[in-house]
Amino acid sequence: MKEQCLCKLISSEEIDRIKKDMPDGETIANMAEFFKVFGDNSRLTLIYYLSRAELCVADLASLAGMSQSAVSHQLKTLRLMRLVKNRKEGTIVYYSLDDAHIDSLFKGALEHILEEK
Amino acid sequence: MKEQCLCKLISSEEIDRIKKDMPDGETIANMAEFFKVFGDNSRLTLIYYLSRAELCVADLASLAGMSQSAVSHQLKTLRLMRLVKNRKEGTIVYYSLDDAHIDSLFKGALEHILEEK
DNA sequence: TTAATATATGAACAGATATTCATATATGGA
DNA sequence: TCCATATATGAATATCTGTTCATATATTAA
Repeated sequence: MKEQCLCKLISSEEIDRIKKDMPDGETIANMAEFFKVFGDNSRLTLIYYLSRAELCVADLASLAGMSQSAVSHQLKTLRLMRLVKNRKEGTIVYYSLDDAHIDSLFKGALEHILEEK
Repeated sequence: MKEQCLCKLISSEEIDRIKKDMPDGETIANMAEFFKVFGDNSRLTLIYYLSRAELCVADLASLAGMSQSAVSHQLKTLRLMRLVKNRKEGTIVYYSLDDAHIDSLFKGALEHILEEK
């Protein structure tokens, strides 16, 4: 089937405007990456705990009910996304949120979900 | 290795409070599902276009550079998540956003990404 | 130095998911 | 009725991703 424009509701000028305003591919990809981080139960759980306190890896594992390895892998993801930062004290590494946006976005989504109930 | 609490920074009372405030599993899962929808380039692109206009499937495919089938599959996902609604006119099905939250969340994330540049 | 502990990491595996392909369904026109 | 068009959908496939397992690294204490 040939794809063709069927717009009967909007003008081609409007279509052009919409196309022009479309964020570029890199921006879309960055946004998707950003949301993807929150689209996982484990990471969301870790983010919740880190929104409440600075915590070490073992404590995060205990609180989230995850293995130390799984937590460490996910923290690496969060670090690469610059959503968490860490601080070393002896052999213990303390993690905390690196961005106020995260917390507010988390709360925003929570409100959204709770509203729907 | 045995997981054990290493908390030296916060009291066990504080830990208890944090645990108690933890959203339940279902809520976390719902939030993750919610974010997951936005964590994909194709869906994010479709959502962008729908944030600008009511559009039929063929136009969405053309604008997003996706096949009709891929668009239809993703629209089904978005419909199940109640993020879009549709309206039938003959054989043409027009889609539009079903929730103002989506648009604001999209814009919030966009601002977040642009700020970091 | 040796042992113990906390964390990080590479590889393998399992499960999830986005796309394609073929086809079904639905509607309107000839 | 028969055909063309717009959309939906099931199955198969390929890719991505989260966890586990084993092990490496780093730090501290004995």
